[in-house]
This record gives sequence, C-alpha cells and structure tokens, in this order.
Amino acid sequence: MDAVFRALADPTRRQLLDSLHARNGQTLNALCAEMDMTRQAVTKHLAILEEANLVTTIRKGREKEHYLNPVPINEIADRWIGKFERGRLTALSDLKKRLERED
Amino acid sequence: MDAVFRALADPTRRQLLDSLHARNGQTLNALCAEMDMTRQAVTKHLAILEEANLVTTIRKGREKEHYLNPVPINEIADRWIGKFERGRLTALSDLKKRLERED
DNA sequence: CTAATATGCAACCATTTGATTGCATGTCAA
DNA sequence: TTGACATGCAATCAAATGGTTGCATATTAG
Repeated sequence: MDAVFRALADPTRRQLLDSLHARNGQTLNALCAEMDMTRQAVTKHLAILEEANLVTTIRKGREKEHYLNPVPINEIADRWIGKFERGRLTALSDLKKRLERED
Repeated sequence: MDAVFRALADPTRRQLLDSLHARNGQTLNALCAEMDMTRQAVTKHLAILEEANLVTTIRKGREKEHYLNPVPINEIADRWIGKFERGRLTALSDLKKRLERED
C-alpha cells in the first residue's frame, strides 16, 4: 500500500502509467522516447512502479515489454479512498457549520 | 493534483488524515499526542496537507482546530483513478493473453 | 563473426525531505 | 499581571530521492 502511494507521488511515474494506459506493452526504449530524461532515470522510475506492482514486465529477447497493472490502484480506491468518500458530505457540512459558527 | 499525490505519499500524513477522519476538528496538540514525533514535525506534515487542501484549519484563541477536506481525494478518485479503473478488466485480460502466448 | 541495438549495473552528485533543537510569540487562567 | 500553555519560526542535519555518466552484458541483424 505504502509502495503504491509513494510510486504515484512522482509526476514522471504517473506519466509512465498514462503512457502505458494509452499503449500497453511498450519497451523501455519506447517509453524513454516520450520522457525528457536519460534511459537510466526512466529505468529507475519503472523499477519503483514494478516494486509497487503497478507495472509488470516481460523479457522478449533483448527487449523488455512493460504492462500496466491497475489492480493496486483499484485497491487504493476501494479500501482507502472509499472511506473518505463515504464521509464526504458529512464532513463538508460539519466544516460549513463550524465556519459559520465563527462569524 | 500533484500536491495531493505528494501529500498522500507519506504514511505519517495518511495517519493524520485517518485521525481527523475518526475525530474531526482536533487541535495540533491533540494530533501530536497520537504521533511518535515532535510537535514541530507534525506541524510540517499538517502544513503540507493544508497546502494540498486536504486539511483546513481554524484558529480558536490559542488553539488551532484541524478539519479534514475530502474533496481533493474525491477529485483524484474521479478524474484520475477512474481512468485506470475503466480499463481494468481489459488490461488484465490483455496481460493474461500475452503471458499465455509466452509459453 | 561482428557491429549495432537494448538493457543492466554502479558510482556519484545535487536537491528535497523528514525530523530535530532552540527560541519567540500569543493567549488564557489564577 | 504573571505563569503556564499552544502554537510559530528558523537553523540545522541525516537520509532519501531523482538525476547523471560510464561501462558491462546480452541479443539480433548483416
């Protein structure tokens, strides 16, 4: 869980997920083409995404294909965000009341 | 958006949101009581949460009350996570096919 | 076989981050 | 008013982070 949150914290990594979402199975080089940094930097970001289980890779000869795994994102949505979502309206009206009581 | 993701990346800050979710409107001192670090460290985390608009504060005399704002979390759920959620089954079956083709 | 291509590994560096300590300010209560 | 209490501000520091360069390895194409 923590690994997923930290992986999502970086804009470059979210961009990589976006890229894979648009075209799944891209090789490292393909992904690098869209990023404005060295291949090694991209490799590191992909390693973090893989560590968080957000990306799965398959070695194809000398190439490495990258696949998006949306499951961890879903788990966060279900188990973590859902909690706050449920309390949304309540919390908002609470806050409004408090603010009004200020005046 | 980026500020929200980065704010959520730290476990201490998620714990603070949890704490406010359990009991909204806590003062700085109350929040500190549950955290295993100095008050100043907690202050910094709260500042980051406030920066990301996840927490709103109201000064009450010499105390400061903290309120959870779930809106940014909801926006992420709607505008960002939703995208990946929609492609979930497709992406999974894609991945499965690829993996099977490997054997 | 050999050269080009795709990726891996490691050392290194600057910046950011998370936390601390010390002191200042502001407010309430006796 | 004075002392206790709640919070604010700033300097400092170690560790993590994001990026680079240089070289190594492995695979494919000619």
